[in-house]
Amino acid sequence: MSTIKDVATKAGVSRSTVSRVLNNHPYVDEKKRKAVQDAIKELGYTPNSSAQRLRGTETKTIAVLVSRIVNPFFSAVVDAMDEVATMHSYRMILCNTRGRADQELHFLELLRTKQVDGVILASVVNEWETIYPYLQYGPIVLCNEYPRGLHGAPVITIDQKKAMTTITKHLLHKGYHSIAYCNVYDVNHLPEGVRSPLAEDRYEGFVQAMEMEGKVVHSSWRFSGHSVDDGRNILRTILGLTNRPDAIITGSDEIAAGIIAEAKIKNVRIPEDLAVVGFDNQPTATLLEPQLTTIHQPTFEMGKQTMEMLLALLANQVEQFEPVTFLEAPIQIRHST
Amino acid sequence: MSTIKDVATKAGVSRSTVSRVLNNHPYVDEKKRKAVQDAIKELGYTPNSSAQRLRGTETKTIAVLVSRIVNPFFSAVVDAMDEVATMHSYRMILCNTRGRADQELHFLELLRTKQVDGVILASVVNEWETIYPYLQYGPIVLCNEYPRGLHGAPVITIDQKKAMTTITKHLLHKGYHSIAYCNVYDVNHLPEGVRSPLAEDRYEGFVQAMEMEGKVVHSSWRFSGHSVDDGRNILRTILGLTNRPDAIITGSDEIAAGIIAEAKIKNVRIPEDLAVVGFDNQPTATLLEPQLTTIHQPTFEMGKQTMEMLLALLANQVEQFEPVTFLEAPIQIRHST
DNA sequence: CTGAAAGCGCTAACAT
DNA sequence: ATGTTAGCGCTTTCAG
Repeated sequence: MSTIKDVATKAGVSRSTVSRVLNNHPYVDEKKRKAVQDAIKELGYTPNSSAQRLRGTETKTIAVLVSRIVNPFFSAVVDAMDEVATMHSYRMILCNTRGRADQELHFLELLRTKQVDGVILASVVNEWETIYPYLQYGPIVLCNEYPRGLHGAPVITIDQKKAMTTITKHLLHKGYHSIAYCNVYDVNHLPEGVRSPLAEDRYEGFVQAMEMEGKVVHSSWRFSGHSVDDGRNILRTILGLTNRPDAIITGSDEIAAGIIAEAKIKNVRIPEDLAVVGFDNQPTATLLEPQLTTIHQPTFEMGKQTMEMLLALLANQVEQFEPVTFLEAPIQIRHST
Repeated sequence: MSTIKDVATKAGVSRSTVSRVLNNHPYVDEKKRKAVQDAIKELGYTPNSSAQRLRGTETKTIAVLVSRIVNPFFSAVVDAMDEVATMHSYRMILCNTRGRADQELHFLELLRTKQVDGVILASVVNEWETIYPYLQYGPIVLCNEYPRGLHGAPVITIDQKKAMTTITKHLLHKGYHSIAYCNVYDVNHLPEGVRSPLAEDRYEGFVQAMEMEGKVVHSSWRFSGHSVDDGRNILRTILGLTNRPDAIITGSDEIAAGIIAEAKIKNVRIPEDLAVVGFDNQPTATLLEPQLTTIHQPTFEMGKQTMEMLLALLANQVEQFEPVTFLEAPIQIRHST
């Protein structure tokens, strides 16, 4: 494996000159520059980035933390981020936290130890006061999820509460009035005492819309989950209830898909017997039968803007940023409501 | 940010002793060890891994290359790999190549520059002779896809040809005889002259089964694609044909889902007017209506065994490996055929 | 415009 | 059992 020394020898110059060519410094004789470039090509030389890092330059690497890459929402967001990062010749390392606080911290260490230039948190489980200190080592941008008390770092997300209020009202105005609610949690139950502000905000939007219309929120109609199987189970539970809801709002299209799939087996008609609302507008939403009414999350924009914000921060191009950016999240009314 | 020197000073020992404690060497006085550990804790010290790498020790990091993380097949495989890696306290960096040969090579450089200990290729676009030289820098394990002429590195996959033969025969025996075929390609068309052995093997299995039963393979019934939209387009194309097939075998559930969704719009009955076969058995397969007949890919096992193989190679626990491991890929007959 | 030299933080002989 | 020393490959003053 060739080093900068080999290139220097081959090109008949010093290591410094090679370094200058590498880093596009001005004031390098054209002939020497050419000689160096030829040597680099011939040797198939690539700078050892561990050495570059050690020397204190940037790593051109971003860490992206998600709780669960198999969630189509996350893979879509990550895909958009990757596109932007690649375009700016940044590399992206994907960290699957599985919703574990220790894993999250573990990956944040990458920033402290200068293995990455910046971090994107697409899901958060630790308290902000735990994460905040890492800001001194480099920029952090949040995407989608956010902790309470967030400050010092921007977040790109949607207005969760508003989205839920809108969809709840839609249901109410369509004549449904016994509405069940399924909260979303990811992978693991959150650690004792820690709650997801995102989920809380959504629920608050739901409750507010219900109360505004004088409707009661039944505690026995409150569920939680994140997977298709969770959805299936929820439908079965509902069927066991003496007092059944006529609609259910869920925290993800996956849960909704499970409910719909199980409903077919149990001969429950959607939306006549039970209206179903999803969240995310995943690719699956239009493939289901009936097609799913859901809230569209602008995954591409979300990933793109988040990565762009981080890169801008890295380039010191940001004087002052909006603490919160809300992207539009229109409701998609289809045939499940 | 504190360094090993700070720790040494604080603990009143030399840097070597700190290093020894860090790396669990024997022969360290218990008192000093304790002093060092205390100093580490007080200073909140973490070794700078760029320095460690430069020095040539392991990185505890694996690079995983996939062409398209939004493909549920890949995210499932990656998820399984991540689980195994985490369990062995390895970190995983995800490289989304988008089917680009230069990106693939770029990420392979991580191995050469000692930024990762090993590489997993879940998709391959470069020729094996291009990739082969990287083996000298560390182990490479292939998963799912494979280049022609592969040697020196193990691959965990399924018997593509056999899977296609089996499913084609199923269709034939069920009475379908005008079978269209949709090849799978990922993200980009492959570079000129480069073909996907995986896709070729699948097609070969299809053709062989057809010919064995004396059926003709129509060239106008050959399509290719990878997305839901590709599937939609294919259905439209088929409807424009004067001589229509009565069944279609596709290279992924996503394509199949697109065909089914579009069929509904066009009032084409599945499977009466057109039988549809997918590939992968993605979570969506059972959510579609009709539920999709497909080939089950053991994503979890595939990811798990691939990562385990790589870790075993890294631990020098492997004398000699099976060049090819075929995992079972049973056909899932549901209602679309 | 270019080279010599110092040093980033760490580990592994080599001495003791 | 522990310290001293020599680099790993690179960038960046500092002189020329």
